[in-house]
Amino acid sequence: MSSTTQKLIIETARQEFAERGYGATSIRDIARRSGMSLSALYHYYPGKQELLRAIIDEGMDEYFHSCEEALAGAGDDPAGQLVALVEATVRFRAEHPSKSSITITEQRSLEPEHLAAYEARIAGATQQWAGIIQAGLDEGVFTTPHPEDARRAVIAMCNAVAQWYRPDGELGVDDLVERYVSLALTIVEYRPRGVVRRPAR
Amino acid sequence: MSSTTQKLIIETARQEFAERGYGATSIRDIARRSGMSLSALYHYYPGKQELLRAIIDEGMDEYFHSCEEALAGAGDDPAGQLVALVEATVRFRAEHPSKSSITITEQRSLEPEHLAAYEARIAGATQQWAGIIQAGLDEGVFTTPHPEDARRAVIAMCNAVAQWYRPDGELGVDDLVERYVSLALTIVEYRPRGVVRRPAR
Amino acid sequence: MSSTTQKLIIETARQEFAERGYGATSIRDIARRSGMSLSALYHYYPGKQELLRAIIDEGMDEYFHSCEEALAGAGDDPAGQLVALVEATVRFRAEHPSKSSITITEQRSLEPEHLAAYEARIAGATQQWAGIIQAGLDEGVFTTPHPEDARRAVIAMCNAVAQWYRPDGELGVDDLVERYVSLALTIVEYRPRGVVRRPAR
Amino acid sequence: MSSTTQKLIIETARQEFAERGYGATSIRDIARRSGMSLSALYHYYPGKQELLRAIIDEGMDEYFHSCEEALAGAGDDPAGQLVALVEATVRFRAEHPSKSSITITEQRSLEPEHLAAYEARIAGATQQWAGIIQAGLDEGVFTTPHPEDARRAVIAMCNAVAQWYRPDGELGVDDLVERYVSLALTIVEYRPRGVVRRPAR
DNA sequence: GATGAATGAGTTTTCATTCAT
DNA sequence: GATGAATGAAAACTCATTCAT
Repeated sequence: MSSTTQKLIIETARQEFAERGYGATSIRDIARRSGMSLSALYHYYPGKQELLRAIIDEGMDEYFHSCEEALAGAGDDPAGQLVALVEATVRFRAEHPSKSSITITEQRSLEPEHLAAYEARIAGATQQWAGIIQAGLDEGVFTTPHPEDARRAVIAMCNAVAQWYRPDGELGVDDLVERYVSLALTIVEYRPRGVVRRPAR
Repeated sequence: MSSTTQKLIIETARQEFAERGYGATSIRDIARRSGMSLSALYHYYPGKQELLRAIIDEGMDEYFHSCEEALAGAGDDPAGQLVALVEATVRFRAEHPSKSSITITEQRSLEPEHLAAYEARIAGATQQWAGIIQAGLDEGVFTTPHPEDARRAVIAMCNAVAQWYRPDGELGVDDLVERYVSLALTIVEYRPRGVVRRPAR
Repeated sequence: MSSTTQKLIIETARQEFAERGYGATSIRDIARRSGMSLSALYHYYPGKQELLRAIIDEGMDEYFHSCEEALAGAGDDPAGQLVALVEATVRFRAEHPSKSSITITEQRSLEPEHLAAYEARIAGATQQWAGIIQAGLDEGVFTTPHPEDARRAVIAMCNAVAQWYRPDGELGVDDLVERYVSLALTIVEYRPRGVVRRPAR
Repeated sequence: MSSTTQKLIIETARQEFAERGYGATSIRDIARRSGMSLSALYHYYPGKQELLRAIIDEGMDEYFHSCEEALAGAGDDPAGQLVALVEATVRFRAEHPSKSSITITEQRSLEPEHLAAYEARIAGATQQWAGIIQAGLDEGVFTTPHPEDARRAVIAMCNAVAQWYRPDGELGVDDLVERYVSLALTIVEYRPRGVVRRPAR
């Protein structure tokens, strides 16, 4: 099983897709940049679309896996769960920008049948975020008047990390995560229990 | 000057680029969908790249123009200015999703010389947001400890509107704007002057 | 309307398809042999399959047209009608061997939707032959005990002409036709009216 | 010698060639449909052309063998010999339609050197039919005025069986043979000896 | 004896663009 | 001012075949 070659192909394709977009990337480019012949590439993957699907699937698997792991260690506390998701998301976006941007941007390039599976997973994740925020509202620890918009804002902000963050900059991932966690809690208007509440204005 | 035809071309190209991406759109598709011959299209635009440039330029002109207008009516107050920018941005993203998504997504498809101009304008806009937030901090009405991240969060959240908002849904644009203004102020941790502060926790 | 070019393409493609078969003919070969560029060919025909369809359609149009014409001049007499069809068929197979062999052989290369139309026309023609033979039986001028097999035999024998007849040989088309007419009447066991019958053996 | 595998390959290739034609069949299709690897297939056959040659050879061997056998049991009587050949041919076409159609249709796909052998065998068979018909003429039992065309007609009609006959239909092979024997005798205008002749009209 | 890997030339088709009219 | 014709390069993908193991 020459999984090394497969990984090389996937990796190269991911970079090309991320840089130029699926539509503008030629499979010849991928072969060339992988240092292999066109036919060799086709020996491992049956086509361009399959390559995209594999990349998106892998990207989603990894991302969702890290979300699950984070949640598993977070307990029942909505705030803790939100923090866990934000941390997992920001970390993933920062550490895997190509995986992230393709997953987010190239959905339109998926053929209908693959798109359906993709959308189902996204919908599941959306439900997860929404459920946590709702739980926080129910428990009174989140006080945002617009939970749906808050959710969208938190996700958009986390996802955007993939587009600007550079790991060789002055800001470390851990610090980045801390800031985004703080921002997310601000957005949902987190008011921890056991703290004296200020009266409503 | 048959500017009607030009507008039709631009409009069609914009939709195709938005739906499939620049790289995946063929100039024949655009001609076909415009109901005109390939040569006619070339009579009005010298090439595909020029079409993209025109679309992005127009999109940016319109967007920045509405930002300027909003700011012009906002006075010196940083909060008011931020509100103005958020309102202009959300409104534009909601009302012109194709213009928005192309401007945001297809920068990579611009050839280097055009890209430079694009990036300069974006940088200018970033400065504008940053300046306003900084002014708010200086005046003490914004209290976010992470102004740069707050700025990115606000912009990301506003931009994302282009991807999900549907004008025929139940939420009107005005309501949408109100919510996003509120969210933005939350993100920058707006504490209006003249209001009794709660003590720091 | 550059119908000259179109005709050249069709003619070339017909020869190639007839010589090598649809599957073994490359569209490059056709372009090369037509003395035009690959793209020029695609300017006139949208693809290989369409080329085949046009060729088969044209071949069938011409053949069926000549059958109709022959029948139109043949009156109500079944024997005369059969003679007319045999003459038209043999003449067409002899004079247009490429058109004939493609129409007969390359049905399998038609895509399902085109195939349906083809089969419908063939079925109609079969009905025509069958109807004439049945009429002859009803009138007592044809006495074959196996009309369906007789029909198949006559058609097969006529069609085969396309495969072996060479117009530059010693046998002229008119003589050829005469022989096949005679053979066909033998096959249906033609016994003209008004002639004293020999008693059954 | 794993002749089972060889037979499987040949059988599969025959079906594919018969369905799509040699030119349109890929050797990968054959391997896939045989349930074996490409390399395994190449282990048994050195190439596509060799496969075709083997199939055609086998088909001709079998067909000619059954012709020889039929003739061997037919004695010196030209009518009996013709009947024997028609029976052998119709039976073979009906029972082995793939073998038949490939042998008939795919001669053009044979490379020149193989083609020569093929044509020699065909020529031999033609001679055989012609010889029998001539003998019948010489003996006065066949009275067709066009022996060559009669021969072609009989062969064409028999060969065509491969294209339409379905063994699961209502007509059994034995009945089919009987009809075609009768038709063939009609075509050569068989007049058995010892029967009182009607006077020429 | 058998196979997965690899290849280079080939396939059909589409691309953005130019040009003669 | 407008268009059909034409093109060469490139697209995605498949071909029959070879070879190292």
